[in-house]
Formats: sequence, C-alpha cells, structure tokens
Amino acid sequence: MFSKACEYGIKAAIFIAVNSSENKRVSPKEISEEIDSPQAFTAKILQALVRHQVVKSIRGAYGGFEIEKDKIATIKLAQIVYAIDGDNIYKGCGLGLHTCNENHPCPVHDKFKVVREELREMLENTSLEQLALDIKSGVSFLKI
Amino acid sequence: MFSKACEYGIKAAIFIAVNSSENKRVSPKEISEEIDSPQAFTAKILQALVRHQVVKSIRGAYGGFEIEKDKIATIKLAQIVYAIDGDNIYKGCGLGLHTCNENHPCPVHDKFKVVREELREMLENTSLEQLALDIKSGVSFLKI
DNA sequence: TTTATTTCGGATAAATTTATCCTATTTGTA
DNA sequence: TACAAATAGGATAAATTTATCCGAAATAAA
Ligand code: FES
Ligand code: FES
Repeated sequence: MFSKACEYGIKAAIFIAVNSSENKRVSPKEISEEIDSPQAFTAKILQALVRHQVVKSIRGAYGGFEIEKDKIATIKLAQIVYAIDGDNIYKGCGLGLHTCNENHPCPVHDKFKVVREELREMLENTSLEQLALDIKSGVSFLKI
Repeated sequence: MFSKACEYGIKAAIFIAVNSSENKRVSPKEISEEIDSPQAFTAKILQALVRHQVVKSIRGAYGGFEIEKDKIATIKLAQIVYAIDGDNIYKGCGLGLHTCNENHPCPVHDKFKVVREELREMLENTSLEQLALDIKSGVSFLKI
C-alpha cells in the first residue's frame, strides 16, 4: 500500500509530534530506534519531510527534529504521504492506465475509485495530533 | 497500490475472459499487445495464474490461454491479487508492523482497517465476468 | 575562536521488482 | 515419425527502492 519510506515517514512524524508536545527535540538515532527503521535511510526521509515543511530541523549542537506545537493538530497524514509517495495513490489508476479518467475508465474504475476516495478522506482527515495522543496514552504502538 | 505484476495479471485475466467467452484462446503476444505490457514478463505472470488455477494453459500447436466459460463468473479479483501479490494488502499493517493486531495496533490501525476492509470486499465481490462485460461493450478499456 | 554536536547531501551498495533472452518441453498435424 | 507451434522455466539484465557510508555545513557553548 505505502512504500517503506512512507511508513517510516509517518511513524517518524508521529514520534516527533509526541516529543515536540513535550518540548523535546529528537535525533534520527532516537527516531529510528523508536520506530525500528534503518537510521541513515530514515534521515533521508526526514530531509524530505523538512523540505515539505512537515517537520522542522535544527542543525548543530542541541539540535534535532521538532514540529511546532500549534502545527501538530493541523498536519494531516495526507501531507506526509504526498511528500514521500506523491499523489499517485489518490489520483492514479488502479490498473496503471496513464490517467484515471471517467471518460476512459479501466475495468475496475468505478469500484476502485470508491476505495481510493475513502483512503484519501482518511488521510486528509487524520491529524498527527490524534495519532500522537494514542501513542502517548499507550493505546497504540510504533513498532513490533 | 498493486504491483505492476498484479496490474498486468488482472488485465490479462480480463482479456482472456473476454476471449474465452467467445471460445478463443489467446497467446502471451496478443495479451501483451492488448493490455500494453512487456510480453515475456506477462508470460511469467500468466504462469503464476496457471499455477493458481485462475487461467488454464494449453501447450503446443493451437494452444494458448483460456478460462473455462463457467468459471468466468466465479473468479474474483481477490484470487488474482492473492496469486500475485499475496495477502499482505488485505491483512498487513498499514505502517508495516509485523502483524496487524487489535491488541497491539499501530497508530492508524482503526482508520486503516476500514479502508483495507472495503478494498478486500471490493476484490472479493468483483468477478471477472462483470469486468469482461464492460470491455466487450466498450464501456471500459484495458490500455492507454 | 575553537570545539563538539548535529543535520545535510552526495556517492555508493544491497535488495527487490520489473523486464528480457534463450532453450526445453509439450502437443497437434502432416 | 517429423515438424511446426506454443507454453514452461531458468538465467540474466535493467530499473527502482531500500539502505549505508562519509565528508560538508551549520550551530551552540566553552
Ligand atoms: S481509470 Fe483505472 S481507476 Fe480510474
Ligand atoms: S496494526 Fe497497523 S493496521 Fe492494524
């Protein structure tokens, strides 16, 4: 469904959100340990999230990654997925036709678009804040 | 969403169904031309579909691929996806945790499983026959 | 200003997926 | 039986994704 990079990106963003809500910056090392991902690869993905302004990086001593507290509630999963995997998952044809087009539909178009639309809404309506809360309260988990 | 192999497999199965309903066997060459896919790779995927008994192959002169007419209505997309991509798309965790587990959910579990469930139902309830009919009547398309 | 710390970014490697090529095997027909 | 036509399958290559490594650049503190 999502690429590994995207899975790591989502989990990393949640972990950063959890920590930022407690005024703590985190390093790629901490992040990759907490989400069980390869460190250098995770760092690359974090760079992408920085470029797309999902997370903020502070270089140098006492630096790390953070998300401004008042942004945590506004950042949606969709932004993260878009930053890493692009928009093919929302817009692309399920059978790989060049474009998903009502006027030139593939055989599964009508049925597929319903599922894809539901996925899109889910991603657009789910904020980092909601996900971070469940991690904080121990209801959900980032690894294993 | 689906792998290229799976996209080709679905389109190939639909094309075979269309032809089998008219008592025509088709070759990998015809198939790959009609669904716009690499021929040798498509042939490999067809082998997998044969092993999973989704399509039938007849070797030797006058051979080709076919689906027994009365099976066309019973074959569901789910069988094809399962044969090629496995069941991770139905059962796997959206964030890549080892197992999707109610007792150890990832942050998106509750929301993701709804979408995944809808996808599963769609795949399990959509038959080759329905899809082949739209191709026959020119309502849907296998390429471009 | 020097030093320690930390992210950035380019180069490279490993693994997986996608794609190609060639030969073996099967099968119907002459 | 010999031949032609067709799928099966192994070996290999190309492309993409995933992962690692290392030096450059930035920053805070001493
Ligand atoms: S054309 Fe294939 S999903 Fe719309
Ligand atoms: S645990 Fe992640 S989707 Fe169920």
